[in-house]
Amino acid sequence: MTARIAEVLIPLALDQTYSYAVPAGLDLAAGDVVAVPLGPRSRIGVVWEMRPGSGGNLKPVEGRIDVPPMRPALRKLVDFVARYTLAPKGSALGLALRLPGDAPDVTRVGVRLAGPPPERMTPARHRVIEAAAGGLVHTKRDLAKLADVSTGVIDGLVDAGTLETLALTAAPVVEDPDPAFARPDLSPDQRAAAQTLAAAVATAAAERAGTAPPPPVILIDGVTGSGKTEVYFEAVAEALRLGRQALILMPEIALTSAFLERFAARFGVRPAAWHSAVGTRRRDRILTGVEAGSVKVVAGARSALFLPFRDLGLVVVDEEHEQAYKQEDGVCYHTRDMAIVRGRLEAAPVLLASATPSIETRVNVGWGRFRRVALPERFGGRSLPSITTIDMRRDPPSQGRFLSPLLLREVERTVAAGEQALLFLNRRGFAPLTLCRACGHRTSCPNCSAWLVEHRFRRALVCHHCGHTERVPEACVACGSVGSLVPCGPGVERIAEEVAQCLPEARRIVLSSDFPGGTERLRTELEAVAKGEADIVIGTQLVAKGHNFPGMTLVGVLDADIGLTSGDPRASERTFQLLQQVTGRAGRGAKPGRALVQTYQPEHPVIAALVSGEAERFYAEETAAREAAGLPPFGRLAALIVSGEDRAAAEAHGRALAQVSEPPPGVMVLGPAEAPLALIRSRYRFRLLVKAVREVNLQAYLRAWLARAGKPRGSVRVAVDIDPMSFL
DNA sequence: AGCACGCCGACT
DNA sequence: GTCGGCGTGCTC
Repeated sequence: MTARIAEVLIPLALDQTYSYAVPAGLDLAAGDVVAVPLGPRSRIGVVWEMRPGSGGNLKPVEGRIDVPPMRPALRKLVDFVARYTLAPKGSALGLALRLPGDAPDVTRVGVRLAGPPPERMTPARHRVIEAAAGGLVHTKRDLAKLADVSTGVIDGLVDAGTLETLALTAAPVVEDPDPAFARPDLSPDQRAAAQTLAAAVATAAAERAGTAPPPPVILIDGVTGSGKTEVYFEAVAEALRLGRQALILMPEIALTSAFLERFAARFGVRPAAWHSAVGTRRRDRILTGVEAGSVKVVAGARSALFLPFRDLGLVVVDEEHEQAYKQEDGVCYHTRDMAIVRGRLEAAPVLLASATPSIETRVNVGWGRFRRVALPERFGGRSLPSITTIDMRRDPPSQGRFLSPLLLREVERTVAAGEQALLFLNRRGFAPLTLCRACGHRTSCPNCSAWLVEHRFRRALVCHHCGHTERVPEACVACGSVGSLVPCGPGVERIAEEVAQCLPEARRIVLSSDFPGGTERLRTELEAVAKGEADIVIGTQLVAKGHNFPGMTLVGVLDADIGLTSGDPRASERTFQLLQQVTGRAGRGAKPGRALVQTYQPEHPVIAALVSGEAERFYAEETAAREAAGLPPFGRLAALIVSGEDRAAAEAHGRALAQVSEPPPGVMVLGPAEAPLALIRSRYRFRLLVKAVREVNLQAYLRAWLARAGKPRGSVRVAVDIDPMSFL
């Protein structure tokens, strides 16, 4: 037998595999999970490749870990993610290598009658033997309960040989979803869409073995309330009928029990939910089930993308446009894009669902890489809310107020009719700025120079960038004047105060991400609101997403202009999506809805498109504007190359490198005059970007490239907007 | 990730 | 004179 060398990838920030000798008698293959010595310790790694050779003076592999090997598709995904994000391979492996923890084994212990009665009989023992009569297998706990004794008695009988133990197969972590459980009642549009999706699933399943064309990526572009979920459930049903697994990816906040219940209503049982709040024990069981193929459907947040599916037949990316899909620390990747890669590697169609698809997805549809299935109408004959603007220059609120009289009147009418109103303001806290009337000083964060936001409920000034918190001072820190500090501008807390003054009878609730009591309480509050336990919701963007409020007929957008001037290249797109989502909250129940949008610039393209409903035109214009501005085309990694933390040096470097005619592959060099420089306007964000770059290892990549290209090295720093669009 | 080596501030 | 900060580098 030829001696062989194992190339082992270790889930650390290492970009190479390490070579190990394979001891005699150990038969290893690519994908095997092994323990290897690394420095002074032993590490778990994955055999990435086997190659012939004599181990020589290499350290030997310590041994194989008894877990299923990593499948080729998942290994290829790891390779791809590393290459695409310029992350070290080992870091990418870290996303995919999940070993069941050392939680106690999940097999329950069963006992049954197997021997003669014990020499010492007691009443308790007698009851146990009676209960166990018939030879049935019971779990320890059940039998103890049945006989009304403690489990200690059972243990005693096991020791005496009267009972024997045997391993019971654990109850499955989830029951099998039944594709025939409840056939949905679909509209003709929905049915046609569902058939298209199901056909794609079936075709991909039939062709997976051959050298078929890659499975399709299909955008389900449906207005809010059009029943996208019900439609893609039919694709899930098809995957189930074919015996394949399905993965539904969604932003963490959307993984509510409401969603899981909707799934259960269609398939009879909840899917396996995979997110950060799932306990380790349950995670282990889901992991094993996914690997064995017994868990058929996983609904999960982005980390679920790397689960070791045995036969993945469908990937759904719900709310495809969501920013939460971007992983920004560690390996920086976009879950949607990597889901597309995984779909291709697994021969599984990928469905992207959104009411407000991202620009890159639209472009990909336009280029013919993705297919598109449209659901242009709300389900059940419901109409989309009417959207009108309130020009704040013509109908301003009274002094010191933020609600236009027009909006206030509508809110009042809504509440009087027993319906719900949502006031949307994407700003947490009471006031975004605190100003000293005496000297003009603005309270700002000592760490990052952003303004401190007053949180009146908490009686604190908070930096929304770094989290710095301080007490609201009595006197101005600059001039010492007492009582001169005035809040400027509104946050949701301040709006709540205004609502309390204007409509004191109405039940109101403020919902923002800093809701006291954390995510759990927030979820219960959201459900309470959905049941109608509030008249007026004052909320930040978290109310724009996911949740369904059937009684909500009015949405008031308080400051539609927020975010339009942020300097972020995606500002317009994001604002448009956010406003479309939030106005779409209105009229999802029996009664039609309307939305009023307060703005100082009703003629702004974003606002105009929102009101006219001409989303397509807006996206086309936005795409063209980006191209004209030299912003990265979709399919590239954009990099802004700067040096050090000093702005002037950064710009000089940027200028120099912008003249380089051949940027390294995959990297687009942008000059300092171009828009992304706005990203480094504040020190804080700049640091973040530098951090991001260190993590994607772009710096090392560029350094190597500079050396090869014979360019001066300098101290190269790189800032990137990691937004790699699919280049498939 | 750990754990080493290595070069500059406050202390027995 | 040392202890200790964390910056850079290495692990087959």
